[in-house]
Amino acid sequence: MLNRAAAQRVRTFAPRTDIAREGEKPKDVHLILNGWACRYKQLEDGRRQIVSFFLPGDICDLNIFILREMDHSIGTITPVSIADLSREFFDEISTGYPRVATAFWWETLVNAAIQREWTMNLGQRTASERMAHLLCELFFRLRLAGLAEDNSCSFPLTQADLAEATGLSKVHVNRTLQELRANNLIVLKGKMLVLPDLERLMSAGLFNANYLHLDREGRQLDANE
Amino acid sequence: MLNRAAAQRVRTFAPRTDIAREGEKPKDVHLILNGWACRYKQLEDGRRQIVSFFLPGDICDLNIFILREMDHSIGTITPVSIADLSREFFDEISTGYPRVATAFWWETLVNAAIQREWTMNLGQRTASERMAHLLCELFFRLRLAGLAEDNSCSFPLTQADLAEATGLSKVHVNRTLQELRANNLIVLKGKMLVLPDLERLMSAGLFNANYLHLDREGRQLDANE
DNA sequence: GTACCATACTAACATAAGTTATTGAATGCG
DNA sequence: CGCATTCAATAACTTATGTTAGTATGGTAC
Repeated sequence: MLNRAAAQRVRTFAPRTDIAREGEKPKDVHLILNGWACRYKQLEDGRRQIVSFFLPGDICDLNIFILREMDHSIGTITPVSIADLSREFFDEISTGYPRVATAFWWETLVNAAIQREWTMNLGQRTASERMAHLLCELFFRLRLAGLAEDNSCSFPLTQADLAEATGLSKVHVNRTLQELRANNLIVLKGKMLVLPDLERLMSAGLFNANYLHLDREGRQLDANE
Repeated sequence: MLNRAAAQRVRTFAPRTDIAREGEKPKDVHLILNGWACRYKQLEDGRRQIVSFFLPGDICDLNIFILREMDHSIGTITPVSIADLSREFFDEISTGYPRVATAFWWETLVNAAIQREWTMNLGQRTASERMAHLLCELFFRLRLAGLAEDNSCSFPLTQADLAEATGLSKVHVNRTLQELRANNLIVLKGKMLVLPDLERLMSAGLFNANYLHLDREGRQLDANE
């Protein structure tokens, strides 16, 4: 499946550019092959909120073409390459391969669960809990994608990105990271994140991985499918 | 379709009770026939966040049974009656009626869009913007469901509910509502909400209805389908 | 009607987080 | 290599929102 996907149109984007913009008619489903991207929304006065991150292997909004226009934008963090999956390709795959269709639903439901957890994160957690939680989530997801070492991962987000994702100011993000550092919960330097004690970071962020549904009953695809 | 749904098992719940709980195995899809409910998440220390509201006609988490366990709870606000749609009923419907399947996708995508907007709401909007935005959203959705008059609707949420949905304290919710009242943006008394000037409330909340996708290209069901 | 409970409201005070501004350290570019 | 730009760090100060605690109001059960 993934091979066939890769055989579709592949495009690459520079860092800090838009893959799709709010207001556009959504045409394809995007599969992230490489790099980090994010979904964000913007208010008229410029306030910006990152509402989710895309890591390699993630699919943006299945069946999005059912909607008339995009209600958010998708932008890159690092250089990114994506495969565009057309509506036709997509329909064909999902009717022809029921297990693939199930896997698509799984992806959709997990994305929704992540979005709910973000709502919780912004609504209830304090700044440092919120930051710890976000770092845990990204680390777990990277690990699942095979992109993390034992206790570290590459980490291309700037403090400004973290501010837009957590709803905090840049200054407060800095303060919060200092605090996590002072407690030996993170080592973050030069696009590299080390988590010396994941357990403690998880409890600092009141992080419970259940919402990521890592068991993935419906996620039985292998690369040849 | 809706008739057949109603022919499934129907249950009623008292106000302020749980329909489903975090940790349970999700068995059915729930269709709200009557009343208001909400989805919420809770931290170990008791902090609670309402992550979405369900109004009559809403469906909770299509295909949720693909996941192994619930990552959130569903509770009632008012008395509620629901139809439980079994996995089998659901599969049968969606394979037999492609337009229904499309409508299901539409529902799923709009719910995701609403969840993203909530993330934006909590992350970027001030208390009064946030409150104004939430009131606009509920009013638009009620109107779509045929449950609003010209500029008013029944409104069973307490200030405590609003606090849990907006991530504000109860006291600040009260202050915020006073402010909206003082600006003649709302009249809220005894379970009834009046919006004397929807346009102004919308701009106070930086509300743009695009994320609700009211055009609903994929939402062509009528009651007989 | 009285008692009770949930909800709404108010006030005084505490604090987490935002703002503005400056500096220093990396990083990339011509 | 030097310059420019982005990013990170810090400081001083402001403000939005939270906390605690109490009073008022309104519905409803007996």
